Amino acid sequence: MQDGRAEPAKGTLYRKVAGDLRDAIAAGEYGSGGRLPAEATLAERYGVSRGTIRQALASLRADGLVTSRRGTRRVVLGTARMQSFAELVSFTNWARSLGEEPGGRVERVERRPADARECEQLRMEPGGEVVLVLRVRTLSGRPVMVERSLYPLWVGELVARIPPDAVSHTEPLQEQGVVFADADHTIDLTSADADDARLLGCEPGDALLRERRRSTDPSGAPLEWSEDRYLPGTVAFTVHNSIAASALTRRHRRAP
Amino acid sequence: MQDGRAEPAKGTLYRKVAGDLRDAIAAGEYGSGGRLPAEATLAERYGVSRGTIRQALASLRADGLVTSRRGTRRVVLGTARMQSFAELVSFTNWARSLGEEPGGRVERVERRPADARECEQLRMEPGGEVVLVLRVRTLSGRPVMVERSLYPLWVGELVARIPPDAVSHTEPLQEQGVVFADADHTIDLTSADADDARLLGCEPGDALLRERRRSTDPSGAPLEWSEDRYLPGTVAFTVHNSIAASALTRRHRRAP
DNA sequence: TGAGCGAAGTTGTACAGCCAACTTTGGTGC
DNA sequence: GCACCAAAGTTGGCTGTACAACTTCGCTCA
Repeated sequence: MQDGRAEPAKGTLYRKVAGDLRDAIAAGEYGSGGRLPAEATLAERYGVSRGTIRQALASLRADGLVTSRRGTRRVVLGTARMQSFAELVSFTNWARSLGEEPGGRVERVERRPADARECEQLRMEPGGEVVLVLRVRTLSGRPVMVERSLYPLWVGELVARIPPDAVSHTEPLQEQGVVFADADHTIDLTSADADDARLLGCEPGDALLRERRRSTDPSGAPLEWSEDRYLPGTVAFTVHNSIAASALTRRHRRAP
Repeated sequence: MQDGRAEPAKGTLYRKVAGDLRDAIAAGEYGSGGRLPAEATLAERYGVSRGTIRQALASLRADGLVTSRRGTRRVVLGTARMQSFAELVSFTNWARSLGEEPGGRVERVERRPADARECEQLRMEPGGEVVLVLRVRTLSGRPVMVERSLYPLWVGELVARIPPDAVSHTEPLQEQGVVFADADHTIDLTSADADDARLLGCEPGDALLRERRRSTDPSGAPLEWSEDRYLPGTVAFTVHNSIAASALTRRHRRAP
Protein backbone atom coordinates (compact mmCIF):
# COMPACT_ATOMS: atom_id res chain seq x y z
CA MET A 1 0.00 0.00 0.00
CA GLN A 2 2.57 2.49 1.06
CA ASP A 3 4.69 2.41 -2.09
CA GLY A 4 1.70 4.04 -3.66
CA ARG A 5 1.99 3.41 -7.39
CA ALA A 6 -0.79 2.05 -9.46
CA GLU A 7 -1.24 -1.53 -8.34
CA PRO A 8 -4.14 -3.29 -10.02
CA ALA A 9 -5.48 -3.86 -6.50
CA LYS A 10 -6.04 -7.58 -6.91
CA GLY A 11 -8.77 -9.35 -8.75
CA THR A 12 -12.00 -8.19 -7.21
CA LEU A 13 -14.03 -5.48 -8.83
CA TYR A 14 -14.86 -3.49 -5.76
CA ARG A 15 -11.20 -3.25 -4.83
CA LYS A 16 -10.29 -1.98 -8.24
CA VAL A 17 -13.00 0.65 -7.92
CA ALA A 18 -11.94 1.53 -4.39
CA GLY A 19 -8.32 1.87 -5.46
CA ASP A 20 -9.30 4.06 -8.35
CA LEU A 21 -11.40 6.32 -6.16
CA ARG A 22 -8.62 6.50 -3.58
CA ASP A 23 -6.20 7.64 -6.26
CA ALA A 24 -8.68 10.19 -7.57
CA ILE A 25 -9.21 11.59 -4.09
CA ALA A 26 -5.50 11.67 -3.37
CA ALA A 27 -5.01 13.54 -6.64
CA GLY A 28 -7.50 16.11 -5.40
CA GLU A 29 -9.92 15.38 -8.18
CA TYR A 30 -12.92 16.17 -6.02
CA GLY A 31 -11.20 18.61 -3.70
CA SER A 32 -11.24 18.61 0.08
CA GLY A 33 -14.84 18.98 1.14
CA GLY A 34 -16.02 18.28 -2.40
CA ARG A 35 -18.74 15.84 -3.33
CA LEU A 36 -18.25 12.43 -4.82
CA PRO A 37 -20.46 11.37 -7.74
CA ALA A 38 -23.62 9.51 -6.81
CA GLU A 39 -23.52 5.75 -6.45
CA ALA A 40 -25.63 5.29 -9.55
CA THR A 41 -23.29 7.51 -11.56
CA LEU A 42 -20.24 5.57 -10.43
CA ALA A 43 -21.97 2.28 -11.13
CA GLU A 44 -22.60 3.32 -14.68
CA ARG A 45 -19.14 4.77 -15.12
CA TYR A 46 -17.42 1.57 -13.99
CA GLY A 47 -19.98 -0.72 -15.53
CA VAL A 48 -20.72 -2.53 -12.28
CA SER A 49 -23.75 -2.83 -10.03
CA ARG A 50 -24.59 -0.37 -7.34
CA GLY A 51 -23.87 -2.98 -4.70
CA THR A 52 -20.28 -3.25 -5.85
CA ILE A 53 -19.89 0.51 -5.75
CA ARG A 54 -21.29 0.53 -2.24
CA GLN A 55 -18.74 -2.06 -1.19
CA ALA A 56 -15.94 0.09 -2.55
CA LEU A 57 -17.29 3.19 -0.85
CA ALA A 58 -17.68 1.35 2.45
CA SER A 59 -13.96 0.73 2.35
CA LEU A 60 -13.22 4.42 1.84
CA ARG A 61 -15.67 5.21 4.60
CA ALA A 62 -13.88 2.86 6.99
CA ASP A 63 -10.62 4.64 6.29
CA GLY A 64 -12.18 7.97 7.06
CA LEU A 65 -11.70 9.27 3.54
CA VAL A 66 -15.32 10.23 2.93
CA THR A 67 -18.52 10.87 4.85
CA SER A 68 -21.64 8.90 4.21
CA ARG A 69 -25.18 9.79 5.12
CA ARG A 70 -28.58 9.35 3.72
CA GLY A 71 -29.96 11.97 1.42
CA THR A 72 -26.77 13.64 0.25
CA ARG A 73 -23.77 12.71 -1.79
CA ARG A 74 -20.58 11.63 -0.07
CA VAL A 75 -18.15 14.35 0.93
CA VAL A 76 -14.36 14.06 0.78
CA LEU A 77 -12.93 14.45 4.29
CA GLY A 78 -9.27 14.73 3.41
CA THR A 79 -7.22 14.41 0.27
CA ALA A 80 -4.11 12.88 1.80
CA ARG A 81 -4.31 10.17 4.39
CA MET A 82 -1.91 7.66 5.80
CA GLN A 83 -2.57 4.00 6.35
CA SER A 84 -1.64 4.48 9.98
CA PHE A 85 -2.56 1.35 11.87
CA ALA A 86 -2.60 -0.79 8.78
CA GLU A 87 1.13 -0.20 8.66
CA LEU A 88 1.55 -0.66 12.34
CA VAL A 89 1.36 -4.40 11.99
CA SER A 90 4.99 -4.21 11.05
CA PHE A 91 7.65 -1.82 12.30
CA THR A 92 9.62 -2.61 9.16
CA ASN A 93 6.88 -1.61 6.76
CA TRP A 94 6.11 1.47 8.75
CA ALA A 95 9.73 2.59 8.74
CA ARG A 96 10.11 1.98 5.01
CA SER A 97 6.97 3.94 4.26
CA LEU A 98 8.63 6.87 6.04
CA GLY A 99 11.76 6.53 3.96
CA GLU A 100 13.80 5.45 6.97
CA GLU A 101 16.08 2.46 7.10
CA PRO A 102 14.70 -0.03 9.64
CA GLY A 103 16.97 -2.34 11.62
CA GLY A 104 16.88 -4.60 14.62
CA ARG A 105 19.03 -6.74 16.89
CA VAL A 106 17.90 -9.55 19.15
CA GLU A 107 19.31 -9.02 22.63
CA ARG A 108 17.93 -12.03 24.43
CA VAL A 109 15.95 -15.18 23.70
CA GLU A 110 14.53 -17.17 26.54
CA ARG A 111 12.36 -20.28 26.71
CA ARG A 112 10.39 -20.73 29.89
CA PRO A 113 7.03 -21.83 31.33
CA ALA A 114 4.24 -19.28 31.00
CA ASP A 115 2.58 -17.83 34.06
CA ALA A 116 -1.17 -17.70 34.50
CA ARG A 117 -1.69 -14.36 32.81
CA GLU A 118 0.49 -15.25 29.85
CA CYS A 119 -1.37 -18.52 29.40
CA GLU A 120 -4.65 -16.68 29.22
CA GLN A 121 -3.37 -14.11 26.73
CA LEU A 122 -1.93 -16.77 24.45
CA ARG A 123 -4.82 -19.16 25.10
CA MET A 124 -2.55 -21.97 26.25
CA GLU A 125 -2.86 -24.84 28.69
CA PRO A 126 -1.43 -23.90 32.12
CA GLY A 127 2.23 -24.84 32.39
CA GLY A 128 2.88 -24.61 28.66
CA GLU A 129 6.12 -23.07 27.53
CA VAL A 130 6.63 -19.76 25.74
CA VAL A 131 9.52 -18.01 24.04
CA LEU A 132 10.47 -14.50 25.10
CA VAL A 133 12.41 -12.33 22.68
CA LEU A 134 13.95 -8.99 23.65
CA ARG A 135 14.89 -6.91 20.67
CA VAL A 136 16.04 -3.35 20.07
CA ARG A 137 14.85 -1.69 16.89
CA THR A 138 16.58 1.06 14.99
CA LEU A 139 15.70 3.75 12.48
CA SER A 140 18.65 4.60 10.25
CA GLY A 141 20.96 3.14 12.85
CA ARG A 142 19.53 5.05 15.80
CA PRO A 143 17.78 2.93 18.45
CA VAL A 144 14.18 4.05 18.92
CA MET A 145 12.29 1.12 20.37
CA VAL A 146 12.64 -1.89 22.64
CA GLU A 147 10.38 -4.82 21.84
CA ARG A 148 9.53 -7.60 24.26
CA SER A 149 7.62 -10.34 22.49
CA LEU A 150 6.12 -13.48 23.92
CA TYR A 151 5.40 -16.30 21.49
CA PRO A 152 3.75 -19.68 21.84
CA LEU A 153 6.31 -22.42 21.41
CA TRP A 154 5.53 -23.28 17.83
CA VAL A 155 6.01 -19.67 16.73
CA GLY A 156 8.93 -19.06 19.07
CA GLU A 157 10.89 -21.90 17.53
CA LEU A 158 10.51 -20.32 14.14
CA VAL A 159 11.52 -16.93 15.51
CA ALA A 160 14.58 -18.40 17.20
CA ARG A 161 15.84 -19.61 13.83
CA ILE A 162 15.82 -16.09 12.39
CA PRO A 163 19.29 -14.43 12.37
CA PRO A 164 19.68 -12.06 15.36
CA ASP A 165 20.31 -9.04 13.16
CA ALA A 166 17.46 -9.65 10.73
CA VAL A 167 15.65 -6.45 9.77
CA SER A 168 12.20 -7.99 9.86
CA HIS A 169 10.73 -10.86 11.81
CA THR A 170 7.28 -10.80 10.30
CA GLU A 171 8.58 -11.31 6.77
CA PRO A 172 10.42 -14.59 7.46
CA LEU A 173 7.47 -15.72 9.55
CA GLN A 174 5.21 -14.98 6.65
CA GLU A 175 7.45 -17.10 4.43
CA GLN A 176 6.86 -19.90 6.89
CA GLY A 177 3.13 -19.46 6.59
CA VAL A 178 2.57 -17.54 9.81
CA VAL A 179 0.08 -14.76 9.07
CA PHE A 180 -0.63 -11.91 11.48
CA ALA A 181 -4.26 -11.14 10.76
CA ASP A 182 -5.70 -9.29 13.76
CA ALA A 183 -4.25 -7.26 16.59
CA ASP A 184 -5.45 -5.41 19.64
CA HIS A 185 -3.32 -2.45 20.65
CA THR A 186 -3.14 -0.60 23.93
CA ILE A 187 -1.20 2.65 24.00
CA ASP A 188 -0.06 4.43 27.12
CA LEU A 189 3.00 5.77 28.84
CA THR A 190 5.58 4.03 30.97
CA SER A 191 9.06 4.69 32.28
CA ALA A 192 12.33 3.15 31.18
CA ASP A 193 13.82 0.29 33.16
CA ALA A 194 17.52 -0.61 33.20
CA ASP A 195 17.31 -2.62 29.97
CA ASP A 196 15.44 0.14 28.16
CA ALA A 197 17.86 2.80 29.31
CA ARG A 198 20.89 0.79 28.23
CA LEU A 199 19.48 -0.14 24.85
CA LEU A 200 17.89 3.19 23.99
CA GLY A 201 20.54 5.39 25.48
CA CYS A 202 18.26 7.21 27.90
CA GLU A 203 18.09 7.43 31.69
CA PRO A 204 16.20 4.87 33.78
CA GLY A 205 12.87 6.41 34.73
CA ASP A 206 12.56 8.47 31.56
CA ALA A 207 9.11 8.43 30.01
CA LEU A 208 8.52 6.14 27.03
CA LEU A 209 5.53 5.64 24.77
CA ARG A 210 4.30 2.09 25.22
CA GLU A 211 2.31 -0.05 22.82
CA ARG A 212 1.08 -3.44 23.96
CA ARG A 213 -0.14 -5.71 21.22
CA ARG A 214 -1.85 -9.05 21.06
CA SER A 215 -1.85 -10.58 17.58
CA THR A 216 -3.77 -13.52 16.22
CA ASP A 217 -3.69 -15.49 12.99
CA PRO A 218 -6.62 -15.69 10.58
CA SER A 219 -8.19 -18.51 12.54
CA GLY A 220 -8.09 -16.50 15.74
CA ALA A 221 -5.19 -18.35 17.37
CA PRO A 222 -2.91 -16.05 19.41
CA LEU A 223 0.49 -15.62 17.81
CA GLU A 224 2.21 -12.99 19.88
CA TRP A 225 1.87 -10.88 22.97
CA SER A 226 4.23 -7.98 22.73
CA GLU A 227 5.18 -4.79 24.52
CA ASP A 228 6.99 -2.08 22.56
CA ARG A 229 8.57 0.95 24.19
CA TYR A 230 9.36 3.95 22.00
CA LEU A 231 11.62 6.88 22.65
CA PRO A 232 9.64 10.14 22.74
CA GLY A 233 9.34 11.96 19.44
CA THR A 234 10.05 8.95 17.28
CA VAL A 235 6.52 7.76 16.67
CA ALA A 236 2.92 8.93 16.82
CA PHE A 237 -0.11 6.70 16.53
CA THR A 238 -2.99 7.80 14.38
CA VAL A 239 -6.48 6.43 14.15
CA HIS A 240 -9.80 7.46 12.74
CA ASN A 241 -13.21 6.89 14.22
CA SER A 242 -16.77 7.66 13.33
CA ILE A 243 -20.17 7.41 14.84
CA ALA A 244 -21.14 5.96 11.45
CA ALA A 245 -24.65 5.38 12.65
CA SER A 246 -25.29 6.64 16.10
CA ALA A 247 -28.51 7.10 17.93
CA LEU A 248 -29.99 10.46 18.92
CA THR A 249 -28.90 12.54 15.98
CA ARG A 250 -31.76 14.96 16.44
CA ARG A 251 -31.96 17.71 13.92
CA HIS A 252 -28.63 18.51 12.41
CA ARG A 253 -27.31 22.04 12.39
CA ARG A 254 -25.21 22.96 9.41
CA ALA A 255 -22.04 24.95 9.35
CA PRO A 256 -22.87 28.33 7.82
CA MET B 1 -23.70 1.70 24.54
CA GLN B 2 -21.77 1.68 27.72
CA ASP B 3 -24.63 1.28 30.14
CA GLY B 4 -24.97 -2.14 28.62
CA ARG B 5 -28.52 -3.24 29.22
CA ALA B 6 -30.74 -4.62 26.56
CA GLU B 7 -31.50 -1.71 24.27
CA PRO B 8 -33.58 -2.66 21.25
CA ALA B 9 -30.72 -1.28 19.15
CA LYS B 10 -32.90 1.01 17.01
CA GLY B 11 -35.14 0.11 14.21
CA THR B 12 -33.02 -1.63 11.64
CA LEU B 13 -32.91 -5.38 11.45
CA TYR B 14 -29.20 -5.85 11.10
CA ARG B 15 -28.55 -3.78 14.18
CA LYS B 16 -30.94 -5.84 16.21
CA VAL B 17 -29.16 -8.97 15.02
CA ALA B 18 -25.74 -7.46 15.70
CA GLY B 19 -26.79 -6.44 19.19
CA ASP B 20 -28.13 -9.87 19.89
CA LEU B 21 -24.95 -11.55 18.70
CA ARG B 22 -22.85 -9.12 20.72
CA ASP B 23 -24.78 -10.02 23.83
CA ALA B 24 -24.47 -13.71 23.12
CA ILE B 25 -20.72 -13.41 22.65
CA ALA B 26 -20.34 -11.30 25.77
CA ALA B 27 -22.28 -13.96 27.67
CA GLY B 28 -19.75 -16.50 26.48
CA GLU B 29 -22.36 -18.42 24.54
CA TYR B 30 -19.87 -19.49 21.92
CA GLY B 31 -16.77 -19.37 24.08
CA SER B 32 -13.49 -17.65 23.35
CA GLY B 33 -12.12 -19.23 20.21
CA GLY B 34 -15.46 -20.89 19.52
CA ARG B 35 -17.24 -20.86 16.21
CA LEU B 36 -20.26 -18.79 15.31
CA PRO B 37 -23.14 -20.45 13.45
CA ALA B 38 -23.01 -20.21 9.68
CA GLU B 39 -24.57 -17.20 7.98
CA ALA B 40 -27.31 -19.34 6.50
CA THR B 41 -28.15 -20.76 9.93
CA LEU B 42 -28.36 -17.31 11.47
CA ALA B 43 -30.46 -16.06 8.58
CA GLU B 44 -32.97 -18.79 9.18
CA ARG B 45 -32.89 -18.34 12.95
CA TYR B 46 -33.62 -14.61 12.75
CA GLY B 47 -35.89 -14.90 9.76
CA VAL B 48 -33.90 -12.43 7.67
CA SER B 49 -31.89 -12.67 4.49
CA ARG B 50 -28.25 -13.63 4.41
CA GLY B 51 -27.35 -10.12 3.31
CA THR B 52 -28.75 -8.69 6.51
CA ILE B 53 -26.83 -11.23 8.56
CA ARG B 54 -23.68 -10.29 6.71
CA GLN B 55 -24.27 -6.64 7.54
CA ALA B 56 -24.57 -7.50 11.21
CA LEU B 57 -21.46 -9.64 11.16
CA ALA B 58 -19.47 -6.96 9.37
CA SER B 59 -20.15 -4.73 12.33
CA LEU B 60 -18.81 -7.34 14.77
CA ARG B 61 -15.86 -7.84 12.49
CA ALA B 62 -15.07 -4.14 12.51
CA ASP B 63 -15.04 -4.17 16.29
CA GLY B 64 -12.60 -7.05 16.34
CA LEU B 65 -15.07 -9.38 17.99
CA VAL B 66 -14.84 -12.16 15.41
CA THR B 67 -12.62 -13.31 12.58
CA SER B 68 -13.91 -13.67 9.07
CA ARG B 69 -12.40 -15.64 6.24
CA ARG B 70 -13.59 -17.62 3.34
CA GLY B 71 -14.19 -21.31 3.79
CA THR B 72 -14.63 -21.51 7.54
CA ARG B 73 -17.09 -20.31 10.09
CA ARG B 74 -16.35 -17.15 12.05
CA VAL B 75 -14.33 -17.51 15.23
CA VAL B 76 -14.88 -15.51 18.42
CA LEU B 77 -11.75 -13.48 19.17
CA GLY B 78 -12.65 -12.28 22.63
CA THR B 79 -15.71 -12.51 24.83
CA ALA B 80 -15.37 -9.16 26.53
CA ARG B 81 -14.43 -6.08 24.62
CA MET B 82 -14.66 -2.40 25.26
CA GLN B 83 -15.95 0.18 22.85
CA SER B 84 -12.61 1.93 23.12
CA PHE B 85 -12.54 4.67 20.52
CA ALA B 86 -16.28 4.77 20.16
CA GLU B 87 -16.32 6.14 23.66
CA LEU B 88 -13.36 8.35 23.06
CA VAL B 89 -15.52 10.85 21.24
CA SER B 90 -16.47 12.09 24.66
CA PHE B 91 -14.39 12.23 27.83
CA THR B 92 -17.64 12.35 29.78
CA ASN B 93 -19.02 9.14 28.35
CA TRP B 94 -15.71 7.40 28.72
CA ALA B 95 -15.41 8.37 32.37
CA ARG B 96 -18.96 7.30 33.14
CA SER B 97 -18.42 3.94 31.50
CA LEU B 98 -15.54 3.44 33.92
CA GLY B 99 -17.72 4.29 36.87
CA GLU B 100 -15.80 7.48 37.56
CA GLU B 101 -17.34 10.88 38.12
CA PRO B 102 -16.29 13.20 35.29
CA GLY B 103 -15.90 16.91 35.79
CA GLY B 104 -14.44 19.93 34.08
CA ARG B 105 -13.70 23.61 34.49
CA VAL B 106 -13.05 26.16 31.78
CA GLU B 107 -9.87 28.10 32.58
CA ARG B 108 -9.74 30.43 29.63
CA VAL B 109 -11.79 31.44 26.61
CA GLU B 110 -10.23 33.51 23.91
CA ARG B 111 -11.46 34.82 20.58
CA ARG B 112 -8.79 35.63 18.04
CA PRO B 113 -7.85 35.42 14.35
CA ALA B 114 -6.67 32.05 13.19
CA ASP B 115 -3.19 31.57 11.83
CA ALA B 116 -2.48 29.81 8.55
CA ARG B 117 -2.26 26.30 9.98
CA GLU B 118 -5.41 26.70 12.02
CA CYS B 119 -7.29 27.96 8.98
CA GLU B 120 -6.27 24.90 7.03
CA GLN B 121 -7.25 22.50 9.81
CA LEU B 122 -10.65 24.10 10.27
CA ARG B 123 -11.08 24.74 6.54
CA MET B 124 -11.63 28.44 6.97
CA GLU B 125 -10.92 31.53 4.92
CA PRO B 126 -7.61 33.15 5.93
CA GLY B 127 -8.10 35.76 8.59
CA GLY B 128 -11.24 34.20 10.00
CA GLU B 129 -11.68 34.13 13.73
CA VAL B 130 -11.62 31.13 16.05
CA VAL B 131 -12.44 30.50 19.68
CA LEU B 132 -9.84 28.88 21.92
CA VAL B 133 -11.00 27.12 25.08
CA LEU B 134 -8.62 25.90 27.76
CA ARG B 135 -10.21 23.44 30.12
CA VAL B 136 -9.05 21.13 32.88
CA ARG B 137 -10.88 17.84 33.23
CA THR B 138 -11.27 15.80 36.35
CA LEU B 139 -12.03 12.24 37.34
CA SER B 140 -13.77 12.03 40.71
CA GLY B 141 -12.37 15.45 41.54
CA ARG B 142 -8.77 14.72 40.62
CA PRO B 143 -7.42 16.63 37.60
CA VAL B 144 -6.22 14.23 34.90
CA MET B 145 -6.28 16.13 31.64
CA VAL B 146 -5.84 19.56 30.10
CA GLU B 147 -7.83 20.23 26.96
CA ARG B 148 -7.07 22.96 24.44
CA SER B 149 -9.83 23.18 21.88
CA LEU B 150 -10.05 25.41 18.85
CA TYR B 151 -13.50 26.02 17.40
CA PRO B 152 -14.77 27.83 14.34
CA LEU B 153 -16.69 30.90 15.37
CA TRP B 154 -20.18 29.51 14.99
CA VAL B 155 -19.35 26.58 17.29
CA GLY B 156 -17.22 28.64 19.64
CA GLU B 157 -20.10 31.00 20.32
CA LEU B 158 -22.24 28.08 21.39
CA VAL B 159 -19.43 26.73 23.56
CA ALA B 160 -18.91 30.09 25.21
CA ARG B 161 -22.53 30.04 26.39
CA ILE B 162 -22.01 26.79 28.27
CA PRO B 163 -21.45 27.27 32.05
CA PRO B 164 -17.71 27.12 32.90
CA ASP B 165 -18.15 24.20 35.28
CA ALA B 166 -20.34 22.10 32.98
CA VAL B 167 -19.47 18.43 33.10
CA SER B 168 -19.89 17.88 29.39
CA HIS B 169 -19.54 20.16 26.39
CA THR B 170 -20.57 17.69 23.74
CA GLU B 171 -23.96 17.08 25.30
CA PRO B 172 -25.14 20.71 25.27
CA LEU B 173 -23.68 21.06 21.78
CA GLN B 174 -25.67 18.06 20.71
CA GLU B 175 -28.80 19.68 22.13
CA GLN B 176 -28.03 22.61 19.85
CA GLY B 177 -27.81 20.31 16.86
CA VAL B 178 -24.03 20.11 16.63
CA VAL B 179 -23.12 16.49 15.92
CA PHE B 180 -19.57 15.17 16.15
CA ALA B 181 -19.52 12.47 13.49
CA ASP B 182 -15.92 11.80 12.52
CA ALA B 183 -12.57 12.34 14.18
CA ASP B 184 -8.92 11.78 13.41
CA HIS B 185 -6.72 11.13 16.42
CA THR B 186 -2.97 11.36 16.80
CA ILE B 187 -1.43 9.99 19.97
CA ASP B 188 2.07 10.68 21.17
CA LEU B 189 4.02 12.03 24.09
CA THR B 190 4.81 15.57 25.10
CA SER B 191 6.02 17.44 28.16
CA ALA B 192 4.09 19.69 30.48
CA ASP B 193 4.27 23.44 30.06
CA ALA B 194 3.59 25.94 32.82
CA ASP B 195 -0.20 25.82 32.36
CA ASP B 196 -0.25 22.03 32.36
CA ALA B 197 1.89 21.83 35.48
CA ARG B 198 -0.24 24.29 37.37
CA LEU B 199 -3.53 22.70 36.39
CA LEU B 200 -2.51 19.07 36.72
CA GLY B 201 -0.30 19.47 39.73
CA CYS B 202 2.85 18.15 38.14
CA GLU B 203 6.23 19.66 37.33
CA PRO B 204 6.91 21.56 34.10
CA GLY B 205 8.75 19.20 31.75
CA ASP B 206 7.05 16.09 33.08
CA ALA B 207 5.93 13.67 30.38
CA LEU B 208 2.25 13.66 29.40
CA LEU B 209 0.26 11.50 27.03
CA ARG B 210 -1.02 13.69 24.23
CA GLU B 211 -4.03 13.17 21.98
CA ARG B 212 -4.64 15.56 19.12
CA ARG B 213 -8.05 15.36 17.55
CA ARG B 214 -9.77 16.89 14.56
CA SER B 215 -13.52 16.39 14.52
CA THR B 216 -16.03 16.99 11.78
CA ASP B 217 -19.81 16.99 11.57
CA PRO B 218 -21.81 14.58 9.38
CA SER B 219 -21.40 16.79 6.34
CA GLY B 220 -17.64 16.85 6.74
CA ALA B 221 -17.34 20.39 8.09
CA PRO B 222 -14.59 20.76 10.74
CA LEU B 223 -16.01 21.38 14.20
CA GLU B 224 -13.02 21.26 16.50
CA TRP B 225 -9.26 20.97 16.58
CA SER B 226 -8.20 19.90 20.00
CA GLU B 227 -5.14 18.87 21.95
CA ASP B 228 -5.61 16.87 25.14
CA ARG B 229 -2.79 16.17 27.61
CA TYR B 230 -3.25 13.36 30.10
CA LEU B 231 -1.38 12.63 33.30
CA PRO B 232 0.46 9.30 33.06
CA GLY B 233 -1.45 6.30 34.32
CA THR B 234 -4.87 7.87 33.96
CA VAL B 235 -5.74 6.70 30.48
CA ALA B 236 -4.76 4.12 27.88
CA PHE B 237 -5.91 4.13 24.28
CA THR B 238 -7.02 0.88 22.72
CA VAL B 239 -7.64 0.08 19.11
CA HIS B 240 -8.13 -2.98 16.98
CA ASN B 241 -6.87 -3.55 13.50
CA SER B 242 -6.99 -6.29 10.94
CA ILE B 243 -5.53 -7.09 7.60
CA ALA B 244 -9.13 -7.98 6.72
CA ALA B 245 -8.16 -8.87 3.21
CA SER B 246 -4.52 -8.50 2.53
CA ALA B 247 -2.52 -9.67 -0.40
CA LEU B 248 0.21 -12.28 -0.23
CA THR B 249 -1.38 -14.65 2.23
CA ARG B 250 0.42 -17.65 0.77
CA ARG B 251 -0.38 -20.89 2.39
CA HIS B 252 -1.54 -20.54 5.92
CA ARG B 253 0.08 -22.51 8.70
CA ARG B 254 -2.20 -23.48 11.53
CA ALA B 255 -1.48 -23.42 15.20
CA PRO B 256 -1.09 -27.03 16.31
C1' DT C 1 -0.16 -45.62 9.19
C1' DG C 2 -0.01 -41.96 6.21
C1' DA C 3 -0.78 -39.34 2.01
C1' DG C 4 -3.83 -37.78 -1.21
C1' DC C 5 -8.19 -36.70 -3.04
C1' DG C 6 -12.86 -35.42 -3.32
C1' DA C 7 -17.19 -33.87 -1.36
C1' DA C 8 -19.54 -30.98 1.75
C1' DG C 9 -19.73 -26.82 4.14
C1' DT C 10 -18.88 -21.87 4.45
C1' DT C 11 -17.79 -17.20 3.30
C1' DG C 12 -16.63 -13.79 -0.53
C1' DT C 13 -18.13 -11.34 -4.67
C1' DA C 14 -21.45 -9.67 -7.82
C1' DC C 15 -25.88 -8.78 -9.77
C1' DA C 16 -30.78 -6.94 -9.83
C1' DG C 17 -34.60 -4.77 -7.80
C1' DC C 18 -37.57 -2.38 -4.42
C1' DC C 19 -38.86 0.82 -0.97
C1' DA C 20 -37.86 4.02 2.99
C1' DA C 21 -35.62 7.93 4.92
C1' DC C 22 -33.37 11.92 4.35
C1' DT C 23 -31.32 16.24 2.05
C1' DT C 24 -31.39 19.62 -1.24
C1' DT C 25 -33.48 22.53 -4.45
C1' DG C 26 -36.65 25.26 -6.54
C1' DG C 27 -41.00 27.20 -6.90
C1' DT C 28 -45.32 28.78 -4.97
C1' DG C 29 -47.87 31.70 -2.24
C1' DC C 30 -48.27 35.19 1.09
C1' DG D 1 -38.45 39.18 0.69
C1' DC D 2 -39.61 35.19 3.34
C1' DA D 3 -41.77 30.96 4.83
C1' DC D 4 -43.53 26.94 3.43
C1' DC D 5 -44.17 22.95 0.50
C1' DA D 6 -43.52 19.71 -3.21
C1' DA D 7 -40.48 17.21 -6.07
C1' DA D 8 -36.19 15.40 -7.36
C1' DG D 9 -31.98 13.42 -6.02
C1' DT D 10 -29.38 10.38 -3.04
C1' DT D 11 -28.07 6.96 0.30
C1' DG D 12 -29.69 3.26 3.70
C1' DG D 13 -31.84 -1.18 4.30
C1' DC D 14 -33.49 -5.61 2.80
C1' DT D 15 -34.40 -9.52 -0.18
C1' DG D 16 -33.12 -13.05 -3.46
C1' DT D 17 -30.03 -15.49 -6.54
C1' DA D 18 -25.89 -17.38 -8.45
C1' DC D 19 -21.31 -18.66 -8.58
C1' DA D 20 -16.32 -18.57 -7.01
C1' DA D 21 -12.84 -19.48 -3.67
C1' DC D 22 -11.44 -21.56 0.23
C1' DT D 23 -11.36 -24.77 4.46
C1' DT D 24 -12.37 -28.82 6.65
C1' DC D 25 -13.23 -33.49 7.11
C1' DG D 26 -13.65 -38.10 6.02
C1' DC D 27 -12.75 -41.62 2.82
C1' DT D 28 -9.89 -44.29 -0.20
C1' DC D 29 -5.81 -46.24 -1.48
C1' DA D 30 -1.10 -47.34 -1.27
